[in-house]
Amino acid sequence: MQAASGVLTPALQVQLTALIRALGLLEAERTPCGQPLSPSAAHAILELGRGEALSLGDLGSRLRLEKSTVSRLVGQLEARGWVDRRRAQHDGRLLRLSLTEAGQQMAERVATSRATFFAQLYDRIPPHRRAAVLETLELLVEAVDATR
Amino acid sequence: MQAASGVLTPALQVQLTALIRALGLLEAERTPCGQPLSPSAAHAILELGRGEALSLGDLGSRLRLEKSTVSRLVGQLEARGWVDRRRAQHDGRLLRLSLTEAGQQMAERVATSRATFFAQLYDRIPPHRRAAVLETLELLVEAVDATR
DNA sequence: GAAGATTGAGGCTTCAATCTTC
DNA sequence: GAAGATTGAAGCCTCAATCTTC
Repeated sequence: MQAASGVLTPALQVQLTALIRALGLLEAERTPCGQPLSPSAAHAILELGRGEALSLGDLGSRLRLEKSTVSRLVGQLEARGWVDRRRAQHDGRLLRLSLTEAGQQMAERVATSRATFFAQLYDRIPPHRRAAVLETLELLVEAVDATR
Repeated sequence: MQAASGVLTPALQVQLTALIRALGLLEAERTPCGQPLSPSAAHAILELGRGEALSLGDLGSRLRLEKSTVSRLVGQLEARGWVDRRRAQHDGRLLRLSLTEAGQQMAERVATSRATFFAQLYDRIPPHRRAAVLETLELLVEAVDATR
């Protein structure tokens, strides 16, 4: 990736991801990162990679997916050895999801792939328009969310 | 809908739709229009409502969906009495898709619902930012398409 | 009974293979 | 053989119903 991208690339990534989730369009991303993962699996691992242990509901609301979907999704990630799925001690109803060693490595790979993808996208936007694009995407996400 | 929306609303609609299709996110729109149609069915009817008869491939590329998906989709629309599916006279391989009377009425209803939805969205964007939002969407679609 | 998670049923999509017509 | 359309197999998602724990 070119050095041209600069520090605003992460912001584009965040904003576009937010837009996608806001619109409820998560599913169709067609894994642009080139990793052997479904789009939602990539998002889940990325979210879990943030560090804090999440419950199924937490993960679901962040990904904007149904809890049933997330349940099956996590089941696959666990089967692949990337996620650790434990019951919370203080409350037997909640699940305490976290990444395994292998899961964290995958999270890093996904993060890198994503960064590259978004950097390419960013490079294709005229430099003097970039700031406006980011600001505007934020407005859109807000507007879409408000419409619900 | 408020009069405030003005003439730029159609542009927002066009741009956002283009973005959605460009990202390949068609499927998940969750029929925001409130019509008893799946998102892709709504898009298909809208596209067919433009007037010209399309082949399966034409419709597929406009909706950015696989030909197999479109084949089944059109099958449903035909079963519901909205689409007329004929073989082209000059080339027996091609299909000549068009809307029936009922299909055209549905197309109008969908168009109206969509217009309302996008008008609401547009109204939620600060007036002095609207032009920037549209520009952004345009730039994004271009950038995304260029990434493929 | 409420909250959190899981399971069952059905819809939409993609990819691959197949059929038909040129 | 190539182009256009259809069919088969499998993945991901939503909604609804069910099970478990508080």
